[in-house]
Amino acid sequence: MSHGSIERLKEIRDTRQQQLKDAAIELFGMKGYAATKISEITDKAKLSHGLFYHYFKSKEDLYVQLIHELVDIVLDTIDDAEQKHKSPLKQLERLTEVTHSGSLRDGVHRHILIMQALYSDHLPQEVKLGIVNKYRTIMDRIAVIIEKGQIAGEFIDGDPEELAVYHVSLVHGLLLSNARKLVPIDVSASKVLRQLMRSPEQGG
Amino acid sequence: MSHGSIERLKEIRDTRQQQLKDAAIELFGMKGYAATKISEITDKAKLSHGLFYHYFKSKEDLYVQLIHELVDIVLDTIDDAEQKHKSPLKQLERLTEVTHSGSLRDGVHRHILIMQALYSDHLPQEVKLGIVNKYRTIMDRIAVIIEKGQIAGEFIDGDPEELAVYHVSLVHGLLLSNARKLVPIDVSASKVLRQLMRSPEQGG
DNA sequence: GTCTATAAAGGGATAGAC
DNA sequence: GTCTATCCCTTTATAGAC
Repeated sequence: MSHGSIERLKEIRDTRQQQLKDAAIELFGMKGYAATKISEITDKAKLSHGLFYHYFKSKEDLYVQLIHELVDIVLDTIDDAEQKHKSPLKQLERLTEVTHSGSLRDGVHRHILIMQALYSDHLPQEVKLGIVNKYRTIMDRIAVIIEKGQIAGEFIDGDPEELAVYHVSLVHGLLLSNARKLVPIDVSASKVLRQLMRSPEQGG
Repeated sequence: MSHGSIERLKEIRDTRQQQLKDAAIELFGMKGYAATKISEITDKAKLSHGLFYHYFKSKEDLYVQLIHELVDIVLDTIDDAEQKHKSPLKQLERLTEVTHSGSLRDGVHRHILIMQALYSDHLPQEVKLGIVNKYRTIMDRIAVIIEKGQIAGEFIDGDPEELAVYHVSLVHGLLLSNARKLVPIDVSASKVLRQLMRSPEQGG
């Protein structure tokens, strides 16, 4: 077998896996893990039902891969925000913007997915624990940013970890609300951060 | 058949239905509709699997009944808050407190349930529409309270409907966060309402 | 009204041809 | 690598005895 054809095969493999992942992100995010059928994933990806199992061991296998990818992307995004900005306020602004925009590929559905993963109980103990630990890391890092912002006088006083929960809860609640598309609004970072600000912000 | 025995039968019927509903609220709330099995509901209610169908036509039948009950309870709670308090701020405070406390029976799980119902798509078009309309009513009424609070000088300026979305998103996000029990916090109404307040509130 | 046993349906996973 | 057909287990729903 020639070198070129091996690369071509790998290319197909990556493409197919990504097709299935993309379809699954949206479906898992919209309907939840249990309610999503393999056939729906393959339909959306325009592949046959059987082919799914050529690329993933099982439905759970795909799910776990997706969750870990997402959490890592969020952590990378925090890295990015911390590198790009010095001000804690601007760091959280950037994080909020990226989360709600499409620039984080399928950002919304992926965030909903991780909420679901943390929330439900169909995953093996060990797998769940790994995700929970990474999630705790995310919360810790946001709390640290908030604490620095308090020292810098940008944010209100209060337990940084508790404020981090309020902040993340709002972000996630807005993602859900907008995904539902019942009362769609344009989410702006400055409005999301109102509850952390020392002086009331009204701008958009 | 005597009059007394008819009433006794009805009593049993109501009790059994409530047992099943109570079990279902928690399970649907924790695991979602699709992931919850009839056998899990009957196990939790300490009844046999078959008996479920003596009291409900189907899994979906029970689900729809629950959702409608919840939405009506929320609307009643808004009525209650408006009657008990004149200040829009105090009205929202009461609504927030009741939502997060146990005084609204199974309040947390019920709220999560309605979020799920709005969000997913396994319900017949007509049923879904009824729920969506009631939800819109809830959002409208909260927006009206916020608007009155703006006039009274209690809340910040801005589109009342948009502020209502931010408020409800935070409430729902916190419910989810606490239900998950990863980073449990004591939710206080004054902290939830920070993002609506004209002057920053720090108290708990 | 309550239970156990069973039918019927749905969907995850596999086999094997192309 | 891709597809169709099929297996098989799980779960919803029903039947019928007590």
